[in-house]
Amino acid sequence: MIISTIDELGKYEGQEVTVRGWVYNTRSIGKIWFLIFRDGTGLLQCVVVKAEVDSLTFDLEGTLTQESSVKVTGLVRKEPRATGGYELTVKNITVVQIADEYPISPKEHGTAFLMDNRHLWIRSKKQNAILRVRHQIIKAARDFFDNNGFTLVDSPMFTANAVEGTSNLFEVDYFDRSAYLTQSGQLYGEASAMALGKIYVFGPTFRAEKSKTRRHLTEFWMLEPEIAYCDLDENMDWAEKLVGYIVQQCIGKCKREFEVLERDLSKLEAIVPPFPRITYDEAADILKKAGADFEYGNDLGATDETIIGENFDKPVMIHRWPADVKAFYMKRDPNNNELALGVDMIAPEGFGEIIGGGQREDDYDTLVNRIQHHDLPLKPFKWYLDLRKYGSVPHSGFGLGLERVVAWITGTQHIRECIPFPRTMSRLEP
RNA sequence: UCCGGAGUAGCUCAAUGGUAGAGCGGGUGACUGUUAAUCACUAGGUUGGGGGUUCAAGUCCCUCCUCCGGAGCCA
Repeated sequence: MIISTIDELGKYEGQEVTVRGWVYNTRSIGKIWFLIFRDGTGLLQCVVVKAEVDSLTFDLEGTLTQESSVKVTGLVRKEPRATGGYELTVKNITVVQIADEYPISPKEHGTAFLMDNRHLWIRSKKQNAILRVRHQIIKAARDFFDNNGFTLVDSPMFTANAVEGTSNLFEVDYFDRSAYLTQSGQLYGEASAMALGKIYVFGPTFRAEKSKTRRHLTEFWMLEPEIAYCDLDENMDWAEKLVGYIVQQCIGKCKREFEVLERDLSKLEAIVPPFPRITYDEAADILKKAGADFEYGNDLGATDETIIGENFDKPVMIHRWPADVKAFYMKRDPNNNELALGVDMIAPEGFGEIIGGGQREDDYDTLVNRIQHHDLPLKPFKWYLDLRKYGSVPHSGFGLGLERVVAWITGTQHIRECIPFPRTMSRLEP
């Protein structure tokens, strides 16, 4: 007996195979009925003809409910009338479980309801496709780092100190002392880069900000490379190479998913390095010309990012920011002490900031001053300062927000559909 | 925290202050090529909670709750 998945079915044309999965839908027209069947790799139409099966199998039409689990055996035939191009003429159906009435019907639903049923929603075509592209993005990123001499380093989730001292963190009880869920693996990434040269951290990060927008989660995944002997310009080289590679890999390997998602691939095909690089000052000019309500010296707002992004058909990197709006660890521009050597990458099509990073301050005394200037306690940073005492070197890195990249590449308007089980202010279940 | 929007059947939504409805989903039946099939019949409601005005409130007023997305902050 041949067992196949739907995506491999073409290999077995003319043969009898068994597929194992779930009922997506049934349609009956009397002495023939159609079983639309899914197995996680695709959809398959199975035809049950009264004259060709025993009555027990034929009568299952009245029994099978949406999402009932079944094994179907039948003959694989090429069939242009069926979606997917192949069809199964059923010989036998084995029922594994008859599902209760399924909450998600094949009609429109509101997102609140669908999020309440996220554990079931991920079975649907579109959500399935998004999760597959997410997988491909992660795989491409890891392949990229692996191919370029980076070592994966896992940073701790529990930390004693806030990285930047700005964000609200989740505080947890840690054996009668306070600890925080990490908002970034960067500081540990820097230590690891001094040990291994080129590293990347990949893991979940946590922000307790009361953000309620389509771009925010309280728990999200970040890819954070950190590179020793690397300045801002080289950092931008790595950022554009990484993003370019991820996009091209997805285009090559997720054709079916993009079809389901109705993604305009021409927009993605344009994502080839080099990406445009503009200074903060140049970005401010663009905003001024566009008539945006923007004050020089401030960070960019969400609409500002969209305006900038619309000026380019590739991701755009904005570098050399007013130091006041950036974190304490950013190195100042040697040509202008008011500017920090930071870089943000803005995705096209209004998807906003997907990368933030820069060159790190590598001088011990300067860094001590910055920490004090930001009213941060020195003690928890002692180990971090050690990195500037024992063989300090110029180094840079960045953090890529995985879900935002998934949203952009899949063309999904809301970030909560870009992670299997999103955590937001109001959602801890499912 | 601020601004705006929304809570009515399992779901998506209607309903001049005057008997709460439709489509989908569910159930029963018809149909040999359906594509979110079609057709007939059928069950299904404490209109988010509390208070008020009124002969009469889903509808008007007050209050609370929840959710949504936008700002801020950020990836």
